[in-house]
Amino acid sequence: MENGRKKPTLKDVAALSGVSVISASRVINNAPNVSRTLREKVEKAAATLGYQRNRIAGSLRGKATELIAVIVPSMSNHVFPQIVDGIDDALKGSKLQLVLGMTKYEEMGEESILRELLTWNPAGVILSGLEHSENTKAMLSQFNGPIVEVMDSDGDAIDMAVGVSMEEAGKSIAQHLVSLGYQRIAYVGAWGERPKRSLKRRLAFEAELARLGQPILTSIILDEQSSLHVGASGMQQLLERKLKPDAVFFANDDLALGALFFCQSKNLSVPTDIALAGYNGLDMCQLISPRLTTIATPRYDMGRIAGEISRKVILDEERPKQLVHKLDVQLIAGETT
Amino acid sequence: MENGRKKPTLKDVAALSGVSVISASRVINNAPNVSRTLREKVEKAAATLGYQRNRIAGSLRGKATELIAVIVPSMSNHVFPQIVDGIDDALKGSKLQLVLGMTKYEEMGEESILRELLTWNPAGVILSGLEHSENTKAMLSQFNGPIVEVMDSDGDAIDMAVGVSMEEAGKSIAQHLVSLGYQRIAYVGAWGERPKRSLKRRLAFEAELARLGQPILTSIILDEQSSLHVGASGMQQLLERKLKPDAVFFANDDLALGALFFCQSKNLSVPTDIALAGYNGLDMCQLISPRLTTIATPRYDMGRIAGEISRKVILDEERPKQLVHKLDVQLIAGETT
DNA sequence: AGATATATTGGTAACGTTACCATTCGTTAT
DNA sequence: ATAACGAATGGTAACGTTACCAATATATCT
Repeated sequence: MENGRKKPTLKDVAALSGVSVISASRVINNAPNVSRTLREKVEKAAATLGYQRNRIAGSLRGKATELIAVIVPSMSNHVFPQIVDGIDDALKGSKLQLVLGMTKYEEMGEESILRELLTWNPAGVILSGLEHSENTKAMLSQFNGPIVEVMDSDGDAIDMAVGVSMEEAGKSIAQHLVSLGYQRIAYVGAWGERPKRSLKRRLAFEAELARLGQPILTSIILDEQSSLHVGASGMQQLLERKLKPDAVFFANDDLALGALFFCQSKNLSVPTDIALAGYNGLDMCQLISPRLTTIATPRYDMGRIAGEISRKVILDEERPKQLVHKLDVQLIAGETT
Repeated sequence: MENGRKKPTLKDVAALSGVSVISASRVINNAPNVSRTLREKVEKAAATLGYQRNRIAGSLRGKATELIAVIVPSMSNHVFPQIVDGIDDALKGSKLQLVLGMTKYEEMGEESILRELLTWNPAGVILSGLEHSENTKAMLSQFNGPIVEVMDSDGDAIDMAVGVSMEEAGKSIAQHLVSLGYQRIAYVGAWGERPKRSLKRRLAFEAELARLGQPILTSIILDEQSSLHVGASGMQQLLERKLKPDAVFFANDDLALGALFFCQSKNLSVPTDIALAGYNGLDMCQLISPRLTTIATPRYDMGRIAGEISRKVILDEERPKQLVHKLDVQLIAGETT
């Protein structure tokens, strides 16, 4: 901290070792055709000076930076951290580094974060969902490098996408609930349904219910961020209705868990009095009792694959054949339905 | 994507608007003393060309980058995502942007990630814990800019720190368990106790137990990463002993929850047959039944304060008076003890 | 009016690195 | 022996921006 002398540069290393700057650069970058003696001289000087390369300067001269811009809504849930974890694992060992931006689910969030992150001239961009503002799309269309959209596979990618089908997910949970004989089925969402993929999932859910002759009883979209508390509050709202539902599908497991705990605290029996289903398939939902019915999504893998795709395109110049990489969701029939 | 023409630069903007490059720069940076006409000309040209500033170039010439390097162990738990969330919130609105690296709890992880991140010439560094390798410390001592260590407040900061006292935490849970009359108290940790702060907490816990005349029965340190499953497996190991514990303190809530679910699945009554306590105070632990006894840590706030400190030092040139910012932990006496 | 301050604009150099081209020197092929 | 080649090294310019200083225009003061 706060020490006066400034960082040694390649020039200093070159001067100390008595070679040219460019030769020093070759050693630092493990370029071919460098003699052993040169290498040793430079490495010794670099060690003596405590030289650290400055990639800012390097990436100004070279074409690309080695930064990957990742834009996610938030870290306050269980989904995106795992995606980021997957991306990072895929990038490990390469020179690529993650720059992270969060939109906090704000309307203009993605757009302004993207604008910020693009000023760092990243080599690739990873963002979530397939729906974006016009300005976001415009900025991305100017962007040279891989753009990977994670989460959703229902639609066209700007460049490439890795995700699961929201429609299949909504449909399969509808079929599950109807097949078990539930007749007054409700839905609870959060975040004001700003991530459009949850809207897609709900619409598919409602459409399938209607097709099966059990149209949705009601859908409540809460404006707050998803949490156990909000799930409980959604549940409470439903229970205050005259015509109470006998099954509820929640936009995610956090909401469903909150509802489950709420029901337990009110001595309601799940699923006898009311059935509950979630979305995501968080680990813990299979350890509690009753085990939550939910849809497992491959969060870590979506991140990992998005990272791998980016890495391949940037470093190996190899583009995947399929632009939309669809992964499978899996209905986990637990004990809450 | 992949469109041939290269990005417009300030030079292009200047040429189109008929002013000098430096004047265009002034407009883009909202510098003072720029006439309205000049501003309008440049802004129009910038909009026409779709100009995006290149901060890589800017931060090469200028002194600082406006990147904050954040190094955390992993995103696969509930602790660090919340810290990152806090940091990001504190940085919102400023020009500072987060570059994220993860060590995956590997021995040399922090060191190599830091080396990587420093090549981006960040304006500040945020990392976790107060224990670091010699090389890490050496690199940081060369670093010009705020260094904030989060999580732990027991010890000396390299530069500044925001955290809670591991010793207080270990001590208070020991007192809690002994005061309730437990006599065969055990401990379960994970990650091979690589984050040294968990070791500190355990040692304080064991020391306090000894002081109170109830020395620890056994401490099991598992090598795997913390998870519900690992907690269950630790619990299982303890139950296979001849002398079974009557209370167990876990290194975190994930482990404790896993153990709780495991006990429930074995029809053991908690806390009658066995008492359980965790560490972190995750939301959901207070919603399940029985509510978990745990120690609440201000995760989001640690991140937020670390972010605010960094921001202040970097942008306002104002250093906080206290170098180690200690936040309070809170024992939550739940129903599992 | 002349002097002085202030607002506005421009020119040049530099940040630290790497791409590109040039040079030297030894080695192999003819 | 000469040509042709490749390995090893060096020189120069450039990446896009901003710091610094200089120059001009305009406003204010005595």
